[in-house]
Amino acid sequence: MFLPVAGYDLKATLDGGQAFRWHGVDGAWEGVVQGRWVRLRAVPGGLEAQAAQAVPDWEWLRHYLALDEDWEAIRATFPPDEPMQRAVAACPGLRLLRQDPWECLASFICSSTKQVVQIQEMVALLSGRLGDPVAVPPGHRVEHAFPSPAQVAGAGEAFLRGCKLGFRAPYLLGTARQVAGGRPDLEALRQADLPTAREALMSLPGVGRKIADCVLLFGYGRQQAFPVDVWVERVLRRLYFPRARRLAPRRLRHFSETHFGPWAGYAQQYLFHYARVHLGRGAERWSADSRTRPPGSGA
DNA sequence: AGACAGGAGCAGT
DNA sequence: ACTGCTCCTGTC
Repeated sequence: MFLPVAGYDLKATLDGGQAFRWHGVDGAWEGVVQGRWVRLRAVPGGLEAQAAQAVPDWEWLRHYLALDEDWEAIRATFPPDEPMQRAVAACPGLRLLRQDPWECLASFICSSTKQVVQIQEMVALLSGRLGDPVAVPPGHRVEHAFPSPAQVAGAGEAFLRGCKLGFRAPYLLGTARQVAGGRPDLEALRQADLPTAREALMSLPGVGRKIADCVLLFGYGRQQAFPVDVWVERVLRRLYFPRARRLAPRRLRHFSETHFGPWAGYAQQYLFHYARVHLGRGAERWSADSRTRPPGSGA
């Protein structure tokens, strides 16, 4: 199936730390979306999608990939300052996915103090051992859907530790039990206002402000959510407050909530991606110094 | 070898 | 409200 879209960066979008079930195979990307195996490949003018079975309607995939969004209009709402424009220019094909809230919630509980590859491993183990098998092309290795809240809740803490969750195991187990029991009702949160939804998520074990905001942004499409992790904090400090010696978390949060406009969540993802690619841990030196700009800044 | 990685939760101030 | 410590585990 051909899906027309301009300038969609599959790697940055699928492998950039917002989703954890995609892997690159021979220049294509394979993953499982809502229990459906799919392979994506960039082709001139858009994307080529392949499923394991006949698909009468591809709307679920268009929705997941957010192909209906007017990217140029979104980009036009970003603040015209140099850091933001630089972050966009560094990776203009990056998009925000519309993921399942539960999968998103469970995945980001796993994410704390872990690197992307390790989160991918935990999610793969959880899926392979607890999720339902899904249809795959002939000869392809078996794949599994992401496990339901009930499936995770039915596993013991030791089992989850066996999936390499470590101290996150009791967090995920507790959250799965609550969600499986219907409180909070993750579907009902779609209708809730942002503070209410955030509060409900943060009431779950293993879910603080940062993970709640990730779920609100990646799972619920709430563009006012602006998750501040170590990377985003790093990029905000270095690009927007290079001279501030100390910067209160409260002030940083206020800035993030007011500076980036109606599509702040999108802006956050661009800054995050920029930080991960261009701001290594050792890059303490440059910032206000124009001679030591990061690569790709054109100076 | 020790520090650290896309944090949360807790106690102490 | 902020700081500092602990919680698994692999990696550099």
